[in-house]
Amino acid sequence: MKRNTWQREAVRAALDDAGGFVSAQGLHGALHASGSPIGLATVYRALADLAQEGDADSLQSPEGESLYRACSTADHHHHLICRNCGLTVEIEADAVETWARSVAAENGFTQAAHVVDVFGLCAACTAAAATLREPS
Amino acid sequence: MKRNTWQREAVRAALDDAGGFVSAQGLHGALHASGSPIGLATVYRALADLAQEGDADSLQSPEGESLYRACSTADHHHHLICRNCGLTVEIEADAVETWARSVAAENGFTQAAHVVDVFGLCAACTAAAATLREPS
DNA sequence: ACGCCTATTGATAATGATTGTCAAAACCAC
DNA sequence: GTGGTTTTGACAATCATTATCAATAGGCGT
Repeated sequence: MKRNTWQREAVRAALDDAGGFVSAQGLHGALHASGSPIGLATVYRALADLAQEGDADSLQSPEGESLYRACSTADHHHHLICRNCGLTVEIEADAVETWARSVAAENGFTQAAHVVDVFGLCAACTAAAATLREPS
Repeated sequence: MKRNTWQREAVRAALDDAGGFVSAQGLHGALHASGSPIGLATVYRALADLAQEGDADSLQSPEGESLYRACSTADHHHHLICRNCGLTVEIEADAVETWARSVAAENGFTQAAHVVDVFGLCAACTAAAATLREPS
């Protein structure tokens, strides 16, 4: 049986609040900062649960951390993430969905899940980087 | 200056030998098993170098490990990976390449890199899973 | 071939994220 | 309220990866 605890709600709320992708550690930090005495292990468990139920997205950052994001609807979408400032843009990818499914099918694969995320530098960070690199 | 050491060659060779994706730890283990006294840290360094030079692919497994794979040509491609047995199929994804670039551009992002990998169950594992699930 | 300088190695410690443990506390049905 | 069970949380354990740093070995000039 699954019980309703304020901790789980707190994690869900914090995730909504964050807006973009957050690491488990980051979420725990944020919760502590707002006075919640929630435990770190609990945050991990809650996030794992949310991800399993489809209430949260999870992906691996290039640095190997697990990042989570609120996902009110359980629908499937992908992300464009600034590797410098973390800005996240949701992107639709019907073309990719279809492509992934057909490629999987062609090779006899079933239950195809796919990881499709684009990392780059957003406009602001691109400008900032140019400033840093060209000030000769 | 970059020097030629037998260790680097050994890692490159072991990577070729592996055929599919291997974890750094796994490679180190394999090397040790074949009698090489190479150090773990060195394997990590060699893999990082190979990846940076485009001689190896790297991706994050769903479990958070970094996996590496030999990649003779430095060209860009993606993978279809069986989440049960680890079977890896290389897939071409020109469509996705173009899509990723254009999506990034539309949002003002530059230096777009993308993570596109499809996980699923290969034909064999699908059959095996069916056997496990339906033996009523 | 010799030697010097520096890049590389490797044993180990350090780090950092994540997971396991287990007694205490909280939740829900009755 | 009570009971039985789930969940929590502090802490230890684990795991991959990275840093440290003295010792080694590669490569260039001679």
